[in-house]
Amino acid sequence: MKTQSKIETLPFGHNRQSLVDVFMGMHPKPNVETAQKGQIIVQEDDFADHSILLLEGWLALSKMLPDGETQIIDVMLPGDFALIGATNAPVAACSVDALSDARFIAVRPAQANGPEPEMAKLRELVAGEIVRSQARVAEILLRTGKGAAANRIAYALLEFYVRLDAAGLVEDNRFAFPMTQHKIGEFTGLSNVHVCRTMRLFERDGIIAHPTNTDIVLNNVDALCEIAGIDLKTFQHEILVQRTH
Amino acid sequence: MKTQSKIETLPFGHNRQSLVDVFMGMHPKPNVETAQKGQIIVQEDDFADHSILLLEGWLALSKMLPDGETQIIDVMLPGDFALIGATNAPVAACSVDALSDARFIAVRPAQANGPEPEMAKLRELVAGEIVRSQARVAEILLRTGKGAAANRIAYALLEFYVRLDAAGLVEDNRFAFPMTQHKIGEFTGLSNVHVCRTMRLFERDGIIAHPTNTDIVLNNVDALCEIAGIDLKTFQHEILVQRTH
DNA sequence: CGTTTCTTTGAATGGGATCAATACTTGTGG
DNA sequence: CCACAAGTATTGATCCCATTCAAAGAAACG
Repeated sequence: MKTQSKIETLPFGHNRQSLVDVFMGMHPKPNVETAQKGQIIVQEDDFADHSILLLEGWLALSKMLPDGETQIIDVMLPGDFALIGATNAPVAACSVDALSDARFIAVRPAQANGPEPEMAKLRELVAGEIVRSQARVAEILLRTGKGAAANRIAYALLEFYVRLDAAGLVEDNRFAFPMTQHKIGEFTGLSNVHVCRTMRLFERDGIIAHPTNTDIVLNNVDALCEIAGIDLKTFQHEILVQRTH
Repeated sequence: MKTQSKIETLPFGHNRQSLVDVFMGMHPKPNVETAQKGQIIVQEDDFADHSILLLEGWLALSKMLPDGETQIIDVMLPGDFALIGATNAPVAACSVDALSDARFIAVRPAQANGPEPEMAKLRELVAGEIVRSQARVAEILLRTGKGAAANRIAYALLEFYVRLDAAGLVEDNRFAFPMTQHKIGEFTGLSNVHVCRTMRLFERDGIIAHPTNTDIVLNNVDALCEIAGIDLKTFQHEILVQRTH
């Protein structure tokens, strides 16, 4: 077994749940909506002026070319917040669909723009979430534009690993991974066939493993970082919200 | 000469300057900074908790792979606002560098989070800007992942065209375009060589023209839309802020 | 007016897409 | 519980679009 980077769990991620806490602590309590795996929650180009706060499950934000080719722009994990539309930009740029069964809150524009100090605090958290999601999308774009297949896939796996770990959803470098190779291809800009080839390669090299068909294990995080061209620590600073206090 | 879509200038873009108006109307007046063409304003991974409001010129937000390959994530045009960092996510995900001489304001986190009603109005405008920039980046990612070279370049040209037109910077389908083919390649995820080939092709087909080396003319917007796979009207709704009143 | 940067074009190369065929997995209803 | 269908993963063979390498012209710049 190779030397292993233990992911640094502190001080990142400790306030990841706080947006959920804030919203769930509101009066009246916001309406929790649910979606089944495969369900489309928002359709690209439709009216949308709201945001989404994901409580449970995985959501994909995606766009489609006229010929049907789809690109996943970002994947939302539990605790994530996404600006779908705004009052003066009320058209959804992306479709939102459920990669797994999911529970979420639809946040209306007025619910976060009040003068109260708690609202100001809330906006600070939201701003952090938006910066994070921008950083994620920028990383994906960088790799889709300039990276080789192995680089893109290694990066995607590490992104999920780091984010899920911050949310306490990784155990022994293993996590639930509800994406087919086809979806991974839509996310990384590769064909499902090439995703398969590349992941098999990682598997043969012992870098990753599939103990079950729904779980994945990153056996050699250092090798993945090397392939993805990232420094784990810098990456966490960029991708994860800092603890404020 | 082909049939020509006249770009619909109303009701889009009429409040594009308003963020500038709001900030320039503040007391005390914010500090206007300047940058020369080629200058790096923010370095990727450095500390940054502020935003930028661009008054004049073009800025590029970009990221780099360890091997030096660069991807431009988004291009800021006059009037645009970009969240670079936040209080609890104070690391710049992108470098910011000047594609032309530029004037801008660095906006501190506290400057927009107050309880005053004008601040709430301001935040509404900012939210719209953020949604717009997310939509732009998503479109670029979609094409970088799934589009052919001609599609990507046609899209990039149309994006500049629509945004500059909304800012009143297009005349007779002609606008100033301060990007080298190398930079266009960094934006579209193509090599400078292939950018050249593709644009020469467009030029031979009469779709675009270069009256001078700093200007570009889109002679056949419909053809570009066809190649880019966009519906101009839908695209404007997604990319431009709506007039609120 | 020489130097650097940018554009243009050709030729060879290669990484990933596509096509195709087979296995494996999951879920469904008989 | 099994049979069947639909979706998913795997692997090989072939092809093509964009990259890379190279070299020369054009424009910008001091």
